Amino acid sequence: MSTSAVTSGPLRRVPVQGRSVARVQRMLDACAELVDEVGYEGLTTTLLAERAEVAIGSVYQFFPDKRAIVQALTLRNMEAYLERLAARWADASFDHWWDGVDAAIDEYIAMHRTVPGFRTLHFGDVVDVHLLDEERDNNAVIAERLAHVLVGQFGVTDEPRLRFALEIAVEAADALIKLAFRRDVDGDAAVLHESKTLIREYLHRHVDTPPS
Amino acid sequence: MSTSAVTSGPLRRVPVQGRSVARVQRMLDACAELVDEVGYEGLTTTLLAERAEVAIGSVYQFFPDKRAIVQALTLRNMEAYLERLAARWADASFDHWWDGVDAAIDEYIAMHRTVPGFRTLHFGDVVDVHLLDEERDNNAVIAERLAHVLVGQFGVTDEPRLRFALEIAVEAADALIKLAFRRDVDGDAAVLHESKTLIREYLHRHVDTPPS
DNA sequence: CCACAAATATGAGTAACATTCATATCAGCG
DNA sequence: CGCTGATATGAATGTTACTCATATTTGTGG
Repeated sequence: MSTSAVTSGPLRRVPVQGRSVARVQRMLDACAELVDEVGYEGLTTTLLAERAEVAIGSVYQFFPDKRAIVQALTLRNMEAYLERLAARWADASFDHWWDGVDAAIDEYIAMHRTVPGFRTLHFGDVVDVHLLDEERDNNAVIAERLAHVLVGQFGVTDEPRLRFALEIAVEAADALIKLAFRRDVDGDAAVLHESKTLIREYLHRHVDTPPS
Repeated sequence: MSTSAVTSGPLRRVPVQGRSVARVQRMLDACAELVDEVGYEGLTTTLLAERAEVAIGSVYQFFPDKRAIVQALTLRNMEAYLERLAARWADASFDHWWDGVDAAIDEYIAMHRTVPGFRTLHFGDVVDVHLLDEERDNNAVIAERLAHVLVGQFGVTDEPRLRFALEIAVEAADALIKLAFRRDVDGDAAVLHESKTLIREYLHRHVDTPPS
């Protein structure tokens, strides 16, 4: 989604008092609800202000434009994902590297089902794929974290090859999971299963674990 | 593979005289240029009218709204793709079923490079994924055509399993090729190569050819 | 408890944009 | 040539994103 950088930074002004912090959260919550209800195209600023029970001017106190609101929401979702994933990885220590990848996929699926706005915005393909990092796509950042964990926890040989394979895998998995949720509100089970199979078999050919 | 059937879709009124047919084409051409230049979000109706050297009213003679213009362009691109693909399949008779799939991928890549607007709109993920068929995604339609050819020309066993695998494969390939063109204007060669490998290896496990 | 400044909240007002419609022009046909 | 439907036009209208002058609240030092 090549959106020529016309406007949209992150926040116009950072909320410092408690009330305004809560207010910005309410705006993001309203944004999430509405985006699921009417889609990104159907979202209007007045609708958002009404749902958040906020004057339209308050929105523009903190956000430079409409796009930035959706970006901020996407960013919040991505950070929540990374946190949850880190928690999962910290909790259970996996027997095989695949279990780590499997957890990443499962968490992504879970958030599609439970987090408002997630099924519509995913990881930013609607608004901007460069939220976490200037240089790389959001998916590339996810891939990098995965690579880091695979190397650290499972002693996978770290080579450029591994990171490349993971970027490919993440991109494919992302697309297939989106397909599953386009087909079925809860995620088409057959598609989800097949996605995992495809990714697992692909990675098996590119991830080398040293003999333990 | 005739193109006449679909024309009634997004059009408010079908152009009957020669001049208006050419005019609608000019609008679509202008739309393609602009979408590549300023992105879908940056596209405005006045910009489009100026570029097409047409009064704004003329646009609305045929298109109900802005979205319909982009839809019509995407549809034109998809039909061009299907026609080119049919031509390829008709010309060379392939030794192996993979050559057919390979041709489909290559043509998709070629159009990304040569057809204005294609690298931005792809097969409609920006506007609508249900242009060719009410029920199914655009990619599902492509998958069906592929299945039809594989069964007809190569005697691949037709089973629901095959079509399902192709839908998965098309979706994944689509996402990976988009990634390649996000990374590099001409399509990142390494990503494109890896995409083909992934798809080929995946399909090898799901496409059965009877002994000839 | 009282200034006083900084932060925040407000919504009528402005600008940009999508879309309409009354009217003018053109193509084809008898 | 005159008539009819198709096409072209752009000022006018409605909708939406966004601004700004002003009011209110919060925190802080005296």
